[in-house]
Amino acid sequence: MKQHDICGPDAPSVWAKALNPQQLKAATHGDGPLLIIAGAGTGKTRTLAYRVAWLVSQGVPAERILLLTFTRRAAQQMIDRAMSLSRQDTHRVWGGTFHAVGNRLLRMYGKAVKLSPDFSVADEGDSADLLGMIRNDFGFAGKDKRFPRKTTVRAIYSRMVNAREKLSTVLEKEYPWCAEAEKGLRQIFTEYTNRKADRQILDYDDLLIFWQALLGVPEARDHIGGMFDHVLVDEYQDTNIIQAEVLQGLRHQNKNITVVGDDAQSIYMFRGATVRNILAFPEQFPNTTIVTLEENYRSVQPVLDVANQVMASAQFKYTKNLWSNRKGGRKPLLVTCVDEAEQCRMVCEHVLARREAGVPLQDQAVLFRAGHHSDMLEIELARRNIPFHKYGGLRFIEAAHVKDLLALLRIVENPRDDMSWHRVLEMLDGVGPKTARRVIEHLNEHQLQLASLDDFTVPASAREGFAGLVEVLLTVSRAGRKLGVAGQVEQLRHYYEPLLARLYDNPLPRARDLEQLENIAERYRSRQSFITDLTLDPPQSTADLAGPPHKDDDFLILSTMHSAKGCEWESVYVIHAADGMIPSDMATGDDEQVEEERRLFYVAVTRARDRLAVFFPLRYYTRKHWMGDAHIYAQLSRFVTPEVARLMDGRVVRYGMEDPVEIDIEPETDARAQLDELWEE
DNA sequence: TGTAACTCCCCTCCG
DNA sequence: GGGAGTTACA
Repeated sequence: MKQHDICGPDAPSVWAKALNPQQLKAATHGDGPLLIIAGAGTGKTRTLAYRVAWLVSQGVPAERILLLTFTRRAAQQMIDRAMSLSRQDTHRVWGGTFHAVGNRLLRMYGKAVKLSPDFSVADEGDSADLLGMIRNDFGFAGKDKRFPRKTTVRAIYSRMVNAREKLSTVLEKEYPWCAEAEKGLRQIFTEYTNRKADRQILDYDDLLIFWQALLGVPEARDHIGGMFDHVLVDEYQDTNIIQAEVLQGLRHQNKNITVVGDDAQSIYMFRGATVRNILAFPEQFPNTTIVTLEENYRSVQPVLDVANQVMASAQFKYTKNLWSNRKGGRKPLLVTCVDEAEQCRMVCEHVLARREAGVPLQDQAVLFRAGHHSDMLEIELARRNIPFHKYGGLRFIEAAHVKDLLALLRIVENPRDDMSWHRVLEMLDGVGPKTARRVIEHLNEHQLQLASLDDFTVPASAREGFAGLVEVLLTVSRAGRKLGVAGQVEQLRHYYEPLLARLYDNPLPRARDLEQLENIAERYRSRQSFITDLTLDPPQSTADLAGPPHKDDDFLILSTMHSAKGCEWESVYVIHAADGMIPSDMATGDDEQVEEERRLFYVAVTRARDRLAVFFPLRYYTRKHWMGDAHIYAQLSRFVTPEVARLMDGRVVRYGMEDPVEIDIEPETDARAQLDELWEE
């Protein structure tokens, strides 16, 4: 490739200043496969953004670059950054997740794999519902035999597909208690693929499988392979076998594949991701150039010492040890709390103290293992009027009322969608599965004409509700274009809101969610892209839902550790560092899972630039009514070994306790022993 | 026969 | 707090 100026005559020297030699080598690598092993905080996003900018400046048309990232947001950030670097329009770069790009390509070329361009995308809940319907139809639901529930059925299916394992293997390895159901599952899965094909539905896994299948069709492969000169993949350690094969399919006509990743940050094994992809990359792509980034620009050395020490006891060995040029810095804190309530108070006090010291709330984050781990903290923050935005955890579109409204919209979009019909009809008074089925059959016999429902007789108790439903569906589908997407949502919302009070117990906040949905719809011009985007790229946080932010808005970040991937903050507070929380007791089945939890903790720790505090509540109150009120003593997370703790300031600090509480723990408990070790210093 | 009311159990991470 | 399965009632 010929060397051009990048942005101005001094560009090369400017770049040499902006990037270290390894980063520069990666960013300006020419043709051929490139593997960038980039430890946490080593500037991989930066390197990738520079690489995009460099490619564009070399004359590669932006639309011939494909940038596959873990979230759509990550792709957007990189593209924006590349744009400001190259001063050229990089917005035509194809960017997004594997799923989103698959969706886009399949809408364009899906015909080659017998897919209509207006297929719909089913999220996890939708596909579980469909599997559940089939499960009922086959009579596996009740009575004598215990059959796995629909969410389990879906999990088994997804595991099979993503890890490309046989049903018998998956059952044996992951779901031994479902072994008896093997025959039934096989029947269900066959029917599931049939029904999806009938209704032109793709689930998340299908987006990858059909993309891969598409690349198996020679003409399609030539065409799609020929669309891109360069393919760049971020977070490659979190891709699965199918994604790796898609990549090989894309390689077809050129060798310009760049992947970036860190084997020590692989945290999506549960979803079928495999580190083998990154380890085997040089074999799969011969003549790979490997660049390793080890210098951490993010964190102060004491934070990295803790991170390195956490990984030192990993069973699996990693290639890198991170080091930092950032001098000084404080030892991370290990804060022991008597209980969760105290943990909440302490986090608040720390956060406020940092803000007093000039660190905005947005540069501070509280990280936890599971979405609900922040429930109590959220209440405490609200009580103190500390604004926050939460990432990860239960998502907006998974809420029942949001699904209801979307089901209404889906029916208008696609009257064949019998799952949505079921959902919608069964929320009417006096309508159950039987009546719903009759309605759907009637529709199918009348060429899916909504108007044919006008003279359909339903049980007397349901007559009024049914008439109202048919009316609004007809209105919206007839006036669709004129109304716009938001207008359609508005109409359906007015119809649906009165039902909220009967269906659910806290209708008011739910009604507000529906208004949010309408706000989001404002941004869309087509109903289909609105529905698809909502499933492929759902709002990531409460912030995404609010209107445009005020200029002086400042808010604390709450995030699951998974959603924190790729982010960094001045101060990071890791809460619930107790065994059973991190590692999650759902993931202590085998060593592989525990090791993934360790990497997750490592990811959390390495998000911190200057300050890190790890909180550990000594006891938890169980709210399980059948056990009565009880509390159980926790043990410090197994990842905070004595060696790790020695690298931290393990003081027990208490703030603002109205009634100082004695830690009343029997001396012989493990928690107590752990505590003594911490106090030893 | 179909729907409403009741009981029991379980609760992870994400596109 | 919600979903799945069971029982009670129209």
